[in-house]
Formats: sequence, structure tokens, C-alpha cells
Amino acid sequence: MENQASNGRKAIEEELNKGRDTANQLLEILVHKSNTRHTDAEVEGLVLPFAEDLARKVLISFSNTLLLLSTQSDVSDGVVMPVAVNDVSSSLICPNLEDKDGVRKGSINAKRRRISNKRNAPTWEKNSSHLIEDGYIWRKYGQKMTINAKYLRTYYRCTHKYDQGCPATKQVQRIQENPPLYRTTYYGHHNCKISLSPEIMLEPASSSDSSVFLSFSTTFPTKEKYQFSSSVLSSTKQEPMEVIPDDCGIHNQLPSADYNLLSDYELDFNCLRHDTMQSMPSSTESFLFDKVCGSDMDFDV
DNA sequence: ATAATTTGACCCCG
DNA sequence: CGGGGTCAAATTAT
Repeated sequence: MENQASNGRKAIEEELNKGRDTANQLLEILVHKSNTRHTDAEVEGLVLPFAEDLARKVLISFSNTLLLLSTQSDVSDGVVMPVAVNDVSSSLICPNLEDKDGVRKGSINAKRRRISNKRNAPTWEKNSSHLIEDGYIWRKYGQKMTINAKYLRTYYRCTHKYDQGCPATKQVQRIQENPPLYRTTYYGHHNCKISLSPEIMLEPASSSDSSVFLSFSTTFPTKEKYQFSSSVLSSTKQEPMEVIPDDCGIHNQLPSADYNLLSDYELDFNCLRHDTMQSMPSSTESFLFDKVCGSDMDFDV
């Protein structure tokens, strides 16, 4: 019992640390942005999405912390396990931004002429020790063994490609086995509209119960949902082939625990959709603040 | 029943 | 022609 409490405390600390780290990353991005000359389009198309991602993570950390705090005082509702928030050391590479050493000056000009080719320059890419969830719903449409990669590469497109004509795609390339490492490369931008629950909108100034994301807990009455969403991540759904069953031992600590936290895995509520998709057609699909930067790029079209 | 994944074929492009 | 990306029919999951 005291153990639980200390576990909870530890988890809280971890969450806070994580939030701090993420905020630092965000700061770095912003500083880097202002130190480097980028066109608006570059900032908008490359920097923003990542910054947004980081901001989201910060918010998640807040939410998790709050959740932990509230759960701690009400232990009967569920056991809070330390979610082994093994730092999601994910590094981001913005391929288009990387040439700050003057390697390729033309990119600024090239920003709009990518229409010619189908395979455009990546929007951004990210290495991660786990499968990235980014808040969007992806549909796998292929996989390939590429010539000089030892591992499979899988191809995903936005689920709304056909019903909304959303052009976004991504590739996930496993680049390392032992400490699992994936490179996720995004192409194109989402223009799909997702029904967005107003509660989920970012509302920095709400003073009282600012647990913005905790609205999930109200959206989903039972904690099964949480379990579901957390397990789905590491097991089947997303990257069946490529998924590593025992995600770098992150879950090792947790027997069958129903930890209610949103770990970085669940970070993006994408996964929550799995149980809603059939049953509730117009449901508040529950995720995404992506609307925030919904100024769909000047790209293409 | 519908939706997602699997997987070999197909289709460019260099 | 080969490689990488996508399609689509069959299969599997929900």
C-alpha cells in the first residue's frame, strides 16, 4: 500500500521530468528555429508539426501527473503502476532543415515544385525506440524489404485517403533490432477533418479543472478503455509485422497491471479509436489537436 | 458485416 | 532492368 503510494509518487516524478525534458526539446526547436533562417513555409510545414508534437507531449505529461495525483488519493479506483516511462529518446531529423550547412540551398525554392514527383521529399522524420503514435489513424498498405536495409519497411497512408482525400502517408523503417529503433518518415500533410471534441481543444486558460486531456476519462467511462488502448499499442493493431512484442522491456514491470496512465505510447489518442470506430460513427473521435495547425500548408494542389 | 492487414503483382522512375 | 512505392485480392480481425 505504501508501495503503491511511492510508486505513484515515482510515476509522478517521472511524468514531471518527462514533461520538463519535452519542454526543453520544444524550446530547442524554437530557438533553433529563430537562429536559422527558414521560410514561413518551412517553419509551418516542418518545425511546427514537431513543435506541436512536443507541446502535446508536455500536455500529456501534465495530464498524466494530474491523473496520477487524483488516482493516488483514490486508490480504490485502480492501481497506478509506475509506467516505466523510459525516456522516449526519440530524435527528430528534419531532412529538409538539415542542410543548414549550406549543403543544399535550393530547397527553399523547391518547396513548391514537388508536384512533379510522386515521392516527395519527406515532411519530417523521426527516430524512435517505439512505434510512433502521432494522433492520426493510419492504414497499412504495404511493406517491403529494401535493398540495403536489413529490416522491413512498412507503408501507411491516412485512413481518410479515400473518404476525404487526405494525402498524408508515412513509412516506418526498422533500423535496428536489439534496442529496437524505428525511423518514421512522414510524407505530405493531413487535410482530413476529424471530428474534434471541443473538450479536447487546447485551452490553456481554463483555471478550474484544467485537465484538458483528462476529458478522456470522462469520454470513456470505464477503465477498460484505458487498458485496451494501452495494450493495443504493444500488441497487434498498428504494426503487426514490425511490432516488437516486448517493447524494449518497457512493459516488463507491469504484470497485467491496469495502469491508467497515458504513456508515451498512448500519447496520441489514435489508438482509442479502435474500439469506437464501428460502434459510434459520429463519435467525438476523441483525438487530435492537430487542427491547431490546420492551416493546410501551401503544398501541392 | 465491415474494416484492417497481408502479400504478391504491378507500376513507375532512374 | 531493378528498386521502391502502391494496388488489390485474399485473409484475418473486430
